[in-house]
Amino acid sequence: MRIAPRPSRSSTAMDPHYQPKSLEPAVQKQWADTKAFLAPDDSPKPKYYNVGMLPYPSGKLHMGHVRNYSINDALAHFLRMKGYNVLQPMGWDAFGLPAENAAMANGVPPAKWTWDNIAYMKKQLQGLGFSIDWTREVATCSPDYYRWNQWFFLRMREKGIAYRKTGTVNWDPVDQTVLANEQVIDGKGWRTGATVEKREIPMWYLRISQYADELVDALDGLGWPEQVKQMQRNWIGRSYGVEFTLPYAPETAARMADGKAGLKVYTTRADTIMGITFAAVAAEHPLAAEAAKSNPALVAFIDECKKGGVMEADLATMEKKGMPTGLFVLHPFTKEKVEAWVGNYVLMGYGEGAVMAVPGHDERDFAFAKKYGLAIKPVIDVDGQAYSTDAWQPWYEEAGVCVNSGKYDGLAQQAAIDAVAADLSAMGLGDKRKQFRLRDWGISRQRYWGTPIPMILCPACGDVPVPDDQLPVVLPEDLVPDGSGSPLAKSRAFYECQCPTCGGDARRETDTMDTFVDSSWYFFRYTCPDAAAMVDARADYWMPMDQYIGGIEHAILHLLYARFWTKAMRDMGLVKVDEPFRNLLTQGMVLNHIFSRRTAKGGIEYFAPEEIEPAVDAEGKVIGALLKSDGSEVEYNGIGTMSKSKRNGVDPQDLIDRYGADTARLYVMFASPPTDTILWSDSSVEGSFRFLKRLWKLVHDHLAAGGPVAARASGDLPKPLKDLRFKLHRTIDKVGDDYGRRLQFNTAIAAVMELLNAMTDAHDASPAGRAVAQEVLEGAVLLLSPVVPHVCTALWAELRPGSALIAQPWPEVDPSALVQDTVVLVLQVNGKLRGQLEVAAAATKDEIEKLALASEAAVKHMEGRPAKKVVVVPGRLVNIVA
RNA sequence: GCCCGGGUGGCGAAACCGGUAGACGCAGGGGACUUAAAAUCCCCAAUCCGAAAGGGUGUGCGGGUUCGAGUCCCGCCCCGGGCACCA
Repeated sequence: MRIAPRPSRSSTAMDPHYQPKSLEPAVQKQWADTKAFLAPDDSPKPKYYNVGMLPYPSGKLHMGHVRNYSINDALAHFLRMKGYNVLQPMGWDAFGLPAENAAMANGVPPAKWTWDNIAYMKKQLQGLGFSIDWTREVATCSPDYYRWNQWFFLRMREKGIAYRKTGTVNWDPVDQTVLANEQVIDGKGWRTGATVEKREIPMWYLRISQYADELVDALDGLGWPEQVKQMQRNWIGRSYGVEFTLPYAPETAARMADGKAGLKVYTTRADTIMGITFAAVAAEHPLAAEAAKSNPALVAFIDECKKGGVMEADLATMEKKGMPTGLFVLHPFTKEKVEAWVGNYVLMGYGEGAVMAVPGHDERDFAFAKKYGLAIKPVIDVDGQAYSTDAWQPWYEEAGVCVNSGKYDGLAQQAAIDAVAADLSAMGLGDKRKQFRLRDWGISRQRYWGTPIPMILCPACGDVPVPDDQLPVVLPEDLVPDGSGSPLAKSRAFYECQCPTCGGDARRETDTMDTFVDSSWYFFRYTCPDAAAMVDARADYWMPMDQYIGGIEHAILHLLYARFWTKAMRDMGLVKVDEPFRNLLTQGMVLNHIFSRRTAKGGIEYFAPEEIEPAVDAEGKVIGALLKSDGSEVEYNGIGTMSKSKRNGVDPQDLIDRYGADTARLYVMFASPPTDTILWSDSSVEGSFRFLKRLWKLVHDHLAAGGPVAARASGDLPKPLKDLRFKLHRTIDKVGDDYGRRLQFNTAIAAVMELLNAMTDAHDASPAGRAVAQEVLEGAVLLLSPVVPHVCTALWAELRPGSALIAQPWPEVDPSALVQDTVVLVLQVNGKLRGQLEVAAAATKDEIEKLALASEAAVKHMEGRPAKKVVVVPGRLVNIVA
């Protein structure tokens, strides 16, 4: 069947011009009519489950999406050609903050905004012609989906995986609302400009720490980039250290009414224990509160510590400040008094809110001690180097041998740690302990547009779960947030309810779930989108996912939460897999310039690059910027990820409208390897379009000169045709390797370009020449079809009338075409390129060495010196050292 | 600050396991075709010296290992991603 529209005046020829505007919709219609990409839930073929991270429906696709799903789609097509039953679904990460922000900006309820965006972006994805099974579409904001978030939350609560405790949030004192980290800029609220404060509120947590060991250990077996596995290992941060108590000094113990014997601390460097010179506690620590009772300056300092947000990056870079409390703990061994300080860098939520300080061997403690004139006591000797308290040296932190440490003197690190732990244990003060950096996952959000947490607070019965038969707790869709607190907490219709246990008046939980909950298991739901339960047996067929593709920015949080959730589902008997994602490809970010300025209120507003006239210095670096509309100055913030909030996304629609989907896809795939970060530029899109036009013309001219050639060339071919077939089959081999193993598409496309260049150079109108040309063109079309499926579908229909591209297998390499008589080696003298050497493919090292030494170039550049050494790398080069 | 990446011509990049640095393409220059333009096709093109042949230099910076380093090691600089409430 022909896809290309045929000009009416010609009866035999294909359209001489490449016309994507009419061609692409026709091909897409054919795919839709034949339900070409619906994946059956059983098949004699091996299954291949291929997913791109689901998009947030922000309004329009951006280039990052095009890149992401073009990679997925190329793999989907390739694996289909390789004989797999491929499932490629799509869905929407439809809850989240931007919908509430949009609602505040223009008064549209988040639900309408979200569903409109989904409809538009779905049309864009369909216009790009991705081979998606749309019958499995999932939107996380639909009650059919999020009811299972609620259902599973209740199961986790029953097993003690979900629990309640307090956590620290950013509080905007003007809007009286909790802010996301993104909404805190330089410690101030983005809309009010008010200084943000830390506030402790009760929240629901998921005990991911219970799975910490398995989450680290199972990384080894995953086909993930080493870099991502390393990030997760570091994030989970399993360490083997010592936990012990620094007992309160007698007068301090008398004042402390916390029922504890002292400060509990954890260290991986117990070998430095004799170097303790002070301790530090968080501002919220009971010890700080006790000390503050009689110390107004300390009260002021504690208040100051509460200023600012909760972001780790801010806490780690801010100036370390502290104040002595006048309260003391005892060194566990020497019984010396050690003063407790309040430190602004110690957080109550982490560990016990207290740390021991060894300024001699910890850089942060060292800086703190220098600042406040505290003692620095070196207790580790590293290779006899001289310690000086004048300035920090990196080796102070290295492992060495104990000195100034009494009975531990002379012990190496591990022996010292073992001895210290044994002694602490004997004294009943502590012991060795495995610890993780990973903290439990707080899922409560004081927001509207998310999954309601299915709990009811009854004055008589306490926390009561919503009974399963009353799920889902439906989120009302008609509310509009105003920026001051959660609309749910203000909606009586939502929160007024009866206690399921006693029937009395009760209040529904108004917090919603973190949207990472939604994205932690959607890939299970794709396999059985209409299941009456959370999942059914179809998940066992499709999972684990064979290939997951998404941005590197998800390397830790999303991927870790999804792994945890999967294990929790497994332990609940819902699924069989231990790990959800067998192979992972993390694509690089698509970056663009960012422009912003402060608003009158002290908040921040962003401008799209097209609204800006940048000022550029002599080297082309952006140094300033003006707003086009009124010429006012805006700030240049450098380059960063395309995002809705920073308004620097690029909508691919212009590109698609102008050149077609295939050109847009070819462009993003050809621009760089998928894992590279790219700075957006459309300056070479024209070249991708030109290549498709050229491909079209090559096929057209070939067919116009005598129609398709049915049979392969046979018998002895002249050298140029033999060489061309060699090139074709080497290209088939390379492209298959690039798609299947390397997941690198730019080099695959370049290889096909080279092949077509070679075909043009070797143009031969003889029957044998036309037969080889037919073979090359068919090969090129098959090789490119995963990337540009529309044009290849049309070209295939011309090259092989009556046959459909979609039914074609991946081309086979003809081994006989790859046989070569001679190879060309590079000739080096003293490592410098001095010539080339053509030798028989079967030549031995000795023969090659003789030929090399006898060659004119070698003789000339050896200048009469004898060869000291000859290095022969078979198939590559000869290097003569003279 | 901590963890993980990256830096190669005017630009995007290639070089996969230590073996010809710059494939392929963009932009550019020259030419063909055309009344002209567009489109298309052909040629040139890292850089410096040279008419050419040829030679020198060159993969962010400084050292090192090696017959040979873009690739490995040590020390820096700059850029990007993540840092637990953006998704």
